[in-house]
Amino acid sequence: MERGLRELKREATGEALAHAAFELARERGLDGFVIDDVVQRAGYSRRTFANYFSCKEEAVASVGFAGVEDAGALLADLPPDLPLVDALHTVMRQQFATDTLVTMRELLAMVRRYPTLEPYLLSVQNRMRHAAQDLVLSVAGDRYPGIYVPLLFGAVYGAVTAALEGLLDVQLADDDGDAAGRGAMEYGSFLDVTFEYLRNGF
Amino acid sequence: MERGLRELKREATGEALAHAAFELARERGLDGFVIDDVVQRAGYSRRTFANYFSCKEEAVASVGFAGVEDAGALLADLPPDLPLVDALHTVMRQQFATDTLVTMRELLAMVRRYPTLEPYLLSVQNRMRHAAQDLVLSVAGDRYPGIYVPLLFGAVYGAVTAALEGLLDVQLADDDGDAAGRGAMEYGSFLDVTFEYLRNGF
DNA sequence: GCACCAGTTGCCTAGTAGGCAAAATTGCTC
DNA sequence: GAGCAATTTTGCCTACTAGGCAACTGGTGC
Repeated sequence: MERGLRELKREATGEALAHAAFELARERGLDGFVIDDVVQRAGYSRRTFANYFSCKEEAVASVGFAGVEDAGALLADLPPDLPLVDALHTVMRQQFATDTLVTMRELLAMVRRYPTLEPYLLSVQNRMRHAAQDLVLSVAGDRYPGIYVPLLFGAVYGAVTAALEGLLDVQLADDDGDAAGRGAMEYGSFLDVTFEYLRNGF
Repeated sequence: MERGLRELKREATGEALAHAAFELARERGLDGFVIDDVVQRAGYSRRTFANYFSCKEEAVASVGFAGVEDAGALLADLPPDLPLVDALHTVMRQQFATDTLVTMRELLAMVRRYPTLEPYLLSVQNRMRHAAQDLVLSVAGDRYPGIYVPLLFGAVYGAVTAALEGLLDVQLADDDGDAAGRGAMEYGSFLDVTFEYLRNGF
């Protein structure tokens, strides 16, 4: 997949910048820092930042892009005759146990406070959907009718997004009860309900 | 719904600016104009533009927000015992016959050429989903289990988006055959396929 | 008519986007 | 390991943008 040290390093640069931006956003809020602060923390020049991201919002949101390769590995381990919906359900159940979800939850909460972040987070989610979809298409695209896989991924993406939003609403409503713990418990069942509808129809 | 002339005028201002931005983007491409050009064409000051939109991309994408009130009216005319999935199918079928869809198609095509537009178009689509969803929730929210309506709207939104993307890919692939005419015909059947999966499960 | 309030505008400044070319870094080949 | 080519990083520069503030304008309700 990678072509060499150079690509790895390029990737690392982007991640370092994104990570610095995300941390600053957590510490000071999205309006509490400027790009100069980000590059200073990450140890790069402002001009380099511009080579990777068009604004700080894009950098912050980009940390939400994660877990696609892991998902691919998980998917490959499943029996090949398992229906795709069920395979996705299984994979997402496992993925939701990682801190990929924690980061995403944090980003979703951040979007509430800073709406300018929303477009960029949506873009990240959309790119993840495409990446996951392409992964499946490249491995087993010929096993399904042409439009099936995109439709499924679209529906899963939309429904799961809606479920997460709804859950976040609930969590933010009872503010600062031990929301994280309770939420972690409920993610699984929300996911199950979501996939039940997707599997059996609305 | 409106409170008076002032609100109407405010709305008109935003639409005038958005319309001017959209036209300029069509004529010169997204990188062929600046905010000053927009406000000059619309007859407002640059400062006023900033009160409505944070950048030209946001203004251009905002013209894609349309048809929600019409959808609400259509929805109200349907028999109240029609299952919600089928009601949505019917409404979207009718909506897809309007030029709301033409504008959206144009915006989607524009996104391919100018990726910086993507986040803002996604944001618009997301807001439309919420608006439609809230509309249904306010009218008939108590007729469905708590998470059902958001999940359905999420799934519909995601699947329809994926279908449109796929269709646009096809249309752009056979570039400039009479894609518009053929596409218009196929939108309906793509929608039917999409809703068949949503209705009966994947 | 009068007080009020939302929308519009100009002014202003810190912040941003992105072209260009020089410098540094790495991958590849011998 | 030494040199060449490709790519990345960087500084410099300039047009452009975001958004606070204060003044002004025009609907709105009494």
